[in-house]
Amino acid sequence: MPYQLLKQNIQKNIQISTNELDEICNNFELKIINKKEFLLTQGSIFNYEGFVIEGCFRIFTIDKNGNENTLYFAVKDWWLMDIDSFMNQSPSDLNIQALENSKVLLINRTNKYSLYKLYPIVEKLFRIMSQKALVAWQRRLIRNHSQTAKERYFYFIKNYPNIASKISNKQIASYLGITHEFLSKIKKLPK
Amino acid sequence: MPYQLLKQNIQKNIQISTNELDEICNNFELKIINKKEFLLTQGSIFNYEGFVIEGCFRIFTIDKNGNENTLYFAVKDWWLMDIDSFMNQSPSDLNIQALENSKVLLINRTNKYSLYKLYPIVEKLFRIMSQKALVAWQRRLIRNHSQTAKERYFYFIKNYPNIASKISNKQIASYLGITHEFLSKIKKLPK
DNA sequence: ATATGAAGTTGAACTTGTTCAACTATTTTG
DNA sequence: CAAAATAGTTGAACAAGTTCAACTTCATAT
Repeated sequence: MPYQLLKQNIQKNIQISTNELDEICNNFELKIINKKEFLLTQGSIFNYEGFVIEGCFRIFTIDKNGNENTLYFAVKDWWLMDIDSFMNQSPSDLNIQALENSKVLLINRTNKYSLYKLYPIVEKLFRIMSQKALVAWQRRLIRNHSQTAKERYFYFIKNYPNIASKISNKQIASYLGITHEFLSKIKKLPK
Repeated sequence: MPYQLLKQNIQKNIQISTNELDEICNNFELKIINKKEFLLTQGSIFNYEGFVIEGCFRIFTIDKNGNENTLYFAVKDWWLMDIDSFMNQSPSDLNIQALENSKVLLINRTNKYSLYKLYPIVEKLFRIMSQKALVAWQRRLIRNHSQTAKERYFYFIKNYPNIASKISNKQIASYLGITHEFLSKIKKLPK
């Protein structure tokens, strides 16, 4: 029953009747993305929003110097979105790639907007989700400014052990904003 | 007419009847905050959300080493919030200080939540505002990772000239995540 | 099972940014 | 207006993080 996790996730944010919850979830469909496959590549429009059921995704951009910059990782119980592309129908700056064979529940743009119309509580849900995410991004930026790379690394593996265990050091480095060589050196230092 | 700017700001995000717009704006009241005064200090709960009409605010935290870290500046037409404190009634990590004599429209928590109940469109409004802010924070983090301090400095003064002109270099430095001494050196280098 | 490629390690030289201290310029306050 | 506080500048020594290159280890595909 792949919808169970999605339902729980929604209920963490809002109070909602079982009926409405079912109606909402019916708009999502299961998609399997195999390891290394892309759900989205930079330059195209992402007309979906996703909720990860299983596996792991990396959301990253490639800048003009060809450097990869990881925004975040999404494992079970995380959402996958490109708000800018979805909202404004603009070509995405992001790549979303599966790091393992993964399962994701996707909702397309048309259905999402009809949910907003039919169920005002969906506005509340995404209002709350976005505000929580915003707080997390603000905190991450502060950590980037106030902590050294070493501190950020240990913060990451301590707070996201289930993510850290799935991904390579190279990818952790690109999330932390440092080179993988330097991460390698950090790990050798006395803690 | 201090509500004019707020109304325009709201209308940039949603379509709304003049009636509803008036009803919503009536929940805000004008407050004057003089230069150097705090609208919020770290440790207390911020039971308001604000919209700046005039002047300039700095939103910052002080970390355990005593270093100031500026999240952002808010001038005319910007919002002032501490989502975490407001949502969860938790002591704030943030300070909000006026850098000039300023005017701000404030809505208190009770009124805000009754607006959410009475006018579902307010959920939409803040959903959209939060999502736009989220995109901006993601982009800022990417810039922090992919650009040097010098590039970030010139990005800032180019993209926020109206803010840059109001604030000291010390404060710009704390926004960029560098020391003010280094900013001073950056400005001397050939562009 | 082996070859290929990607991920991880290490070192040396380098660049970016910090720290501290001394000084100058600008604001603020009485 | 004068005094005091705050903001900005500069230099020298230092620390944090990068680059490049060579090497090792691990994973993947055939």
